[in-house]
Amino acid sequence: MLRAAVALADADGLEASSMRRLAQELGVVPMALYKHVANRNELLDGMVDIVFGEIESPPLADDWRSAMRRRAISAREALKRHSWAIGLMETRTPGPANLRHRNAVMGCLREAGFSFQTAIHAYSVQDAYIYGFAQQERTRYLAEIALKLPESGYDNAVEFAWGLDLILDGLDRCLRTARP
Amino acid sequence: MLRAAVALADADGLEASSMRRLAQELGVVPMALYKHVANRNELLDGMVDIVFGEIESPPLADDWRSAMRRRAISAREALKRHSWAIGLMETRTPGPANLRHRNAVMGCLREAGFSFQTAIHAYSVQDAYIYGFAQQERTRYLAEIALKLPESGYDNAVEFAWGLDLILDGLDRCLRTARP
DNA sequence: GACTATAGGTGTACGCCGTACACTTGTCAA
DNA sequence: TTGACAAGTGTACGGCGTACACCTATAGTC
Repeated sequence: MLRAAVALADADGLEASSMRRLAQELGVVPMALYKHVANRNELLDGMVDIVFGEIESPPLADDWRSAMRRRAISAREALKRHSWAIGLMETRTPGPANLRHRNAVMGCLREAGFSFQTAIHAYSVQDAYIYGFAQQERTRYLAEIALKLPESGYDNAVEFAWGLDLILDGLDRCLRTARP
Repeated sequence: MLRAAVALADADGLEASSMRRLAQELGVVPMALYKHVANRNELLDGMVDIVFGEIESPPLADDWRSAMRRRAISAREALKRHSWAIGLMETRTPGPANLRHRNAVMGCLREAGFSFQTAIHAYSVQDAYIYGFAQQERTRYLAEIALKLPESGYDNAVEFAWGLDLILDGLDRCLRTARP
């Protein structure tokens, strides 16, 4: 059922995946859904957690920088596949996949030598960038900025990596110099 | 009318500022609103542009780094005042204040010596961070991360500035070394 | 002063939405 | 055979955006 909801939202947008529409898609009456989910909010929670499950979690033992890089890129890709989730990832009450992911990231950063406080900062700045970028990407096509860029080889993945590396460089420097 | 809509959304959230509720607030019948606005989307566009108007635009002649810093901080504050706008700033079709702001930022960056391409990158990474951070901030209170931090002097403004300066440092370095 | 165009407000109605509540049905354990 | 229980059904309510036809007061022209 969550799978169906995600597929529907992928195909026709979030507002199309209404309880009624989803029920119809499943060949069932709307109220039947409420036997599996308390309400629409809980449905959204479940859908968002599916997306979280698609993001690659950083392994503990790995070199932190490339682990973080892979995680960020996989997050962007997941959000590109499910762009309806972009506004929701940080708003919904976190599900199991979300918590597992958070633990993995924090673990990886602590392991790498970041202090608890700095790891929080590092996590925060990365996620802010990832989610903010995904949000931008959804709309960039109509901004006049984009109009002159495609022919000059503009690529969202490259743009994303540019900012990501800038941030990771900063974090790396901050780790080496033990900046607070 | 836009003013009233913004006030209503500030007070009771975006979903509370429905056409019907807004009309009621203005002592008028719902359909009366449609004499001033084509539909709800256009209303949202107007509301978002009001928020854009509250963000400090960087002056052309100023030192770019502090100008960008002030702009970012004022943007975060505007989004804190109008947190309903967070998901919308980049999704709506841009209004006059939005365009004016964009021009000011690009002008300031070009003036500072960034190439066109790099200015795009710089703009993109900053905005992604600003909007992404604002989005996080809306929810951070329920994340378990926050639970242990308030007593240890945690402050969202400080957190924001930490990441912002990390990014600005990166941009500054990139400007000095003429990195592509 | 009479006439009319127009901006703004009104009332009704339609089809969506989420969901409360009471009901049926199919399955399986005791 | 019985009874509990998970899953599906049907009806109904209040809220939403908004299409469409109507009214009314003001302002400009002759």
